[in-house]
Amino acid sequence: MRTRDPKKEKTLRDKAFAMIVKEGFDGLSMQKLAKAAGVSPATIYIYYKDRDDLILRLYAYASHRMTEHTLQGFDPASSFKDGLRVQWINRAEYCLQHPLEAHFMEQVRFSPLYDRAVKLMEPGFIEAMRAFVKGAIKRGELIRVPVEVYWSIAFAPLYQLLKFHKHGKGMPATESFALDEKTMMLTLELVTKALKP
Amino acid sequence: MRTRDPKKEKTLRDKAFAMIVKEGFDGLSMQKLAKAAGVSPATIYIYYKDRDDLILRLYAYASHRMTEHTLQGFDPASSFKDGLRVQWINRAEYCLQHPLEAHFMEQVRFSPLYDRAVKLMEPGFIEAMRAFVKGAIKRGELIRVPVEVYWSIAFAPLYQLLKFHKHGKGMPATESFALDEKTMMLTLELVTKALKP
DNA sequence: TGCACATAAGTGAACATTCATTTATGATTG
DNA sequence: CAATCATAAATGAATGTTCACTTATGTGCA
Repeated sequence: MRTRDPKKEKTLRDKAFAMIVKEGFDGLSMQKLAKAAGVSPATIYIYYKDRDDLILRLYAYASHRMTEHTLQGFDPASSFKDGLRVQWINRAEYCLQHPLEAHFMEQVRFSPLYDRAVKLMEPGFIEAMRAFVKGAIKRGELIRVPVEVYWSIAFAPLYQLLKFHKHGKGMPATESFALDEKTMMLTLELVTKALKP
Repeated sequence: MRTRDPKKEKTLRDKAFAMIVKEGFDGLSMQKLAKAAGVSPATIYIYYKDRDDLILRLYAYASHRMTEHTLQGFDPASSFKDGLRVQWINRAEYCLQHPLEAHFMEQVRFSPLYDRAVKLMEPGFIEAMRAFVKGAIKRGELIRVPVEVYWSIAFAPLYQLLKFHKHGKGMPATESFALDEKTMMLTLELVTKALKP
């Protein structure tokens, strides 16, 4: 039996991420992708069932890497302040080191594929997050609010800052914007202040 | 001279919003749109230069309505607490009353058209926001932080809550989620706490 | 060791559709 | 009439996917 070339799979993934981010979902065509990856169109269909399957599997791949990175050095039993800081750093690192993957995931979240994509979230990740929040509340380090309120305040500001950073521009009036550690930690402090009892 | 049918323009807009939100940008085709609006494909090209122009003009339209709604009853000279509350209510109302337009705008923001779309933001809106923040800082009602930090904390959580609401689901573990006034006002209070000196 | 066989990887050309856009022509109204 | 709206029909290019086929590689048997 002929063995599969592992390089092809990676090349296909990389080119697909780049193509989707640069040209949007309508910019991704199987034939263009094949040409970019130096592969026959038919070869793509050996790896992926069809176009939707390709996109969803790319999402699963990125999602997995993202959760893996986010959990690095994170202890669900740690103090709220420490745990949140680790997560901010990890999440920011992932987005800054893999901008294409991160952007791609956001595109999927506003696409019709979203519903199918959410189901790919890893239960272990969700459980770790829940345990962390639950412990922090029990120890009186975190106010008792609905999880959605918590998440909105705890992480949405970080992702907004990263969005500003990615475009190199903040608010329309600002000339240019680049997220540095100082700014990030300042924002984290304010968020922590909001969530502390 | 023959007069243009104003109904056609509105129908085209509405059907385009619906089509893009439901099927994504690759789901929007000029021929499908024409059929949905009960119009010939060529007619679309009377109203819009090409496909990109159509999307950008839709964005300009939605953006205008959004800023208009957001400024309703908003006084840039009002107190920070009051002004922020008015904006939260206005922004939430717009998103809830025009979910298609709101979702469409987010799709554009993660598409390659983003750069061209930002330029359509209205200067008057930006100026009102700046004046509001500046005044609040001067009166000591708001901490002195970069505008991007302010915006991230002041509004990102609201939009995250609306995103949860739209999908009817909050965090993956939650069975279902619906944003009510109480939850929104609770979140607003926490955000205000974070931004107060 | 050598050699056929089985099997999966990989291919280029071709499929019917659909795409965005244009052209030639008619309809409507100032 | 003259100007603009509106259309049906048609354009070539590009789409996702499949097909018949070749190539590579591990296995079983001599």
